[in-house]
Amino acid sequence: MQTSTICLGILRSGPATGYVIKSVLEGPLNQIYNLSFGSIYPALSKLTKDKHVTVKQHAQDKKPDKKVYTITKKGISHFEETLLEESGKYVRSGNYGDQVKSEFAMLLLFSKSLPKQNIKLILDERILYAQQQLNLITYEGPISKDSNLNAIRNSAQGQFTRGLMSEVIKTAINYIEKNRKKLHD
Amino acid sequence: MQTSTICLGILRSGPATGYVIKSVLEGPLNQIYNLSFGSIYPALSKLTKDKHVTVKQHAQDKKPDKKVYTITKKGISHFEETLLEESGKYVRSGNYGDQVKSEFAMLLLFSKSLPKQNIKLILDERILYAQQQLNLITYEGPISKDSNLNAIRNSAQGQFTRGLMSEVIKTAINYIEKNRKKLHD
DNA sequence: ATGCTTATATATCATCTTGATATATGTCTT
DNA sequence: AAGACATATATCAAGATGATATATAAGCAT
Repeated sequence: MQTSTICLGILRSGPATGYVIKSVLEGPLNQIYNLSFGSIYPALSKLTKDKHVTVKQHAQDKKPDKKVYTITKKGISHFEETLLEESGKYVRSGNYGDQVKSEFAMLLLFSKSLPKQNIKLILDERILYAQQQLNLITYEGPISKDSNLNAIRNSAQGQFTRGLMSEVIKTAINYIEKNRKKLHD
Repeated sequence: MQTSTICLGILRSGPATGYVIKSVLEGPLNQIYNLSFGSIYPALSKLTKDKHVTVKQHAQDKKPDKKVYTITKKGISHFEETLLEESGKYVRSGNYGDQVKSEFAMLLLFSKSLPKQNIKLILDERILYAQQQLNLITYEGPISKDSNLNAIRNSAQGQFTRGLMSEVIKTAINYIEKNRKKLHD
């Protein structure tokens, strides 16, 4: 999915800065997608040039200019058309699609070359990490700072997606706990 | 994980061409990692230059030269050191880590902008696709053509990793089937 | 008080990766 | 006999990452 499409999708929930767009992809929506500033900022510039968004610069006394982007009608149309046109190809990609890069799974695949004690530690760490991610995704408490984050997290779509991710992570934790002996005993 | 590390890991199961390395990342080991030729071939060149692998060119009558790469002792040492040194960072990345790019999950997140009929079709297609992937991963029948593929698929590590991936996919299919009405009813 | 870390905010860039394309031949299917 | 698919390497424009730079405020520990 193009970075510009993702920016438009997030801006549909309300105006935001590049920094906020990055934040939305972290927190409760972690485990779905991530983008670096090096791709977000150029995408927002291009969207502005194409009139899919407008930008208001808030010159903040001594702080760097805050650029708040708002999606335009043209941007909304473009977003909806793109999403519909390309939906077929997104079905065959992603978390268990073509573009998977699970460094952790590769590490396990190659773990014959690792001392057994290290394998134990790695699996312990992974379970801890997965539990932290689970907490982050399933967190339902208040988020004060940003309205985009709230809107996306609490929407039916946000709930569905977060539920899917948390079930997947729970399955992985259980699987590792039940089968880990095959790797280090 | 660096492409060169992955190539070394696969070459530990036996000599292979660049084409075979790509094949290993497909088939029963799908859903773990994927690489393009544009990163495999340069990685193999660099590994040759650094004496981590040796290459034998099989000039095949009129077919393009087949370059069979074999890992060296230096390559094995380097591989084992790298894997151990960087194992900590691989725990926090991958399939449900920092580098996730689930275009499918993003599509669902934005699916409010899609006609309901399309959402139904997308979910149907996704379930079909996931079942195909499941068949590919869990396939236990004979693979004649290549020994690397067999070795990796049938190793304890291969079994563990494939089992993890198939449980995750099964969970996702069940979740979608049970909760899909929230997205299109 | 002073220093440390974290959060807010934008921008740039070397290096790496992808996805497409080109080239060439053998084999299998219709 | 034609077309599709598998084997095999190579290149490259376009895009993404991860690091780094810049700047300030707020919180907190010593």
